[in-house]
Amino acid sequence: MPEGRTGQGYGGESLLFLTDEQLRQGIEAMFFAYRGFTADPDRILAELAYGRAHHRAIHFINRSPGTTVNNLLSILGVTKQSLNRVLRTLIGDGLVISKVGELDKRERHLFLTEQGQALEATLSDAQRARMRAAYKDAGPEAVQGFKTVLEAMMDADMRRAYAKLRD
Amino acid sequence: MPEGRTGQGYGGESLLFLTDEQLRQGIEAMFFAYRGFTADPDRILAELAYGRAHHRAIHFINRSPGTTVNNLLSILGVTKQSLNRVLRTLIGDGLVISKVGELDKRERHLFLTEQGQALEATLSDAQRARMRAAYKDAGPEAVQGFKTVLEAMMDADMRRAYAKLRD
DNA sequence: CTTGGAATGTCAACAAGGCTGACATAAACT
DNA sequence: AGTTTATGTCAGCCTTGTTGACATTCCAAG
Repeated sequence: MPEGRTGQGYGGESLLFLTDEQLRQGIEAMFFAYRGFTADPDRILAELAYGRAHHRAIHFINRSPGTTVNNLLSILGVTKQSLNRVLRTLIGDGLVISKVGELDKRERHLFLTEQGQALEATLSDAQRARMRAAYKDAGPEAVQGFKTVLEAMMDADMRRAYAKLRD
Repeated sequence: MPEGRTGQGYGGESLLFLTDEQLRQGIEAMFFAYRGFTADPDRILAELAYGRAHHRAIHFINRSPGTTVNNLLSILGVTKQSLNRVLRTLIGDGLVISKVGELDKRERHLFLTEQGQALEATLSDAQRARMRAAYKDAGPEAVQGFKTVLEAMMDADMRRAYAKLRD
């Protein structure tokens, strides 16, 4: 088989001969873009002595108020011990409240306080601003392609979690 | 101004009214996709007691053999001290060699050994396989859009580093 | 030519946030 | 009631980021 030319299929005029070089460019684009993706919230978080882990927790609690710790775990893909440390500080700082479940008292349901919502909005605004600028730059068809490829890149269980959030 | 509807411009039939909801979906897609993106190499690295940091170093040394530590730093966006720890173990394990610069003896030029190249290939193959599958799934126009949006998402200096690697 | 500052890389110590293990409590199932 | 299962918490370790201190080399000004 010819070197540096793997994969098959042909997509009309736009080639779908995927050379290793093309794939590597995609890999590097992903690497650099992710840095940009997190840069703005990271700056804000650093001033507050929080990290990316706090951001993720806040994001998904905002997204699904009342979600349980266990639920959050499966979305974030970390261990409960790891998440717990983050939640403890957020609760201690009054950004999140944890309510014992009424139906099942083992569960803790998580909510953002007003203060938590304020931080979420600040972080979200910064991240959305960059996203919006990128989308505008690239145009609508590019955005569609962007999402399609990202979704194809996920593992099955992540794709499920992602789809579930869209509902 | 109307709630949840920011940004402007209209892209023909494909809307470019970017609701906060649409942007949030993009953000979440990025989050989940990045996990998939790193999952395969991570599994391989874990068995070898290496981490993502080692992977990144190996990747870019392979990409630009003879690059200097300083050069690598600016690409990776970490401190030299952080990179140094990783390089030390890679050199100690015989995956990388560091040659004192002939012209400027302060510099160290980095190369992969055969063993280093072998690991790079293993990691690369795994990551490319997923990338290739995603590309095939999504189709050529989607791939173009994917790259366009990612590039628009980078900071200016990352975009420069990225472009430089394409050369 | 020498001397002081800039560039480059190394070593040490610390912090954030992953991880596993041990454990408490509540629910569920014989 | 007693065992098993689910959920959450506490303690301690490891990777990988950080800053600070320092050695070496280069270069330019005196």
